[in-house]
Amino acid sequence: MKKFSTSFFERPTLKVARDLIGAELVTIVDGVEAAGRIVEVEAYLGAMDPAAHSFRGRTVRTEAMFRRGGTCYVYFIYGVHYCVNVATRCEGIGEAVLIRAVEPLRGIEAMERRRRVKNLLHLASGPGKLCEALGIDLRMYGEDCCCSSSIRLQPGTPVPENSIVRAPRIGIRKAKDKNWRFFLKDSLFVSRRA
DNA sequence: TGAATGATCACG
DNA sequence: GTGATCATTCAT
Repeated sequence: MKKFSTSFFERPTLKVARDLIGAELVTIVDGVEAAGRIVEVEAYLGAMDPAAHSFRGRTVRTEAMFRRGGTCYVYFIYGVHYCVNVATRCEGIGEAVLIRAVEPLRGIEAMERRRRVKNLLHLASGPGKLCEALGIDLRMYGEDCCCSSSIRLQPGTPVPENSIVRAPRIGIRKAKDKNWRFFLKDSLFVSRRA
């Protein structure tokens, strides 16, 4: 099986974000594999990005965001949902890519069970939804997405450069002007459709 | 449009 | 300790 090495994630964050479109996010929870093709992500650029959790420096919660590229950063939001990121660049920087939506590929039964929804379009079309579908929670915090036994990122079928759209990030109050969201053009599985 | 629901962080 | 805030989702 193809896989990314740490050096893939230790590149500039916007390049990693763009290159993760089309990649696969895979989890193995309770012995069950589930996988989706990434169709939407957002970059969070640490010390230069007021919207990033890492903006004010390393804390207990955000510590994984500061580890080396490829480290999994999971957080709990609104008292309801988990969201999953992968750290980028080198140890100590604090930048990451938020996975915002995936197209279900394998383990769809497990996803439907966890989500209590059957429509593929609603299964993982949002950062909270995809974590619920794939069984992602704080157990994955700090895991290495290159080689973890519970959560992995790996290359998928290549996506043409001109099918990747760059746009403003969603759901944030600060730094709304930055075009740091990337999504697969015409995908039905993104978090919001025009 | 607003409720749900809890951890985090700044402040003092 | 307290209170505002939050990279969301779903039903109304």
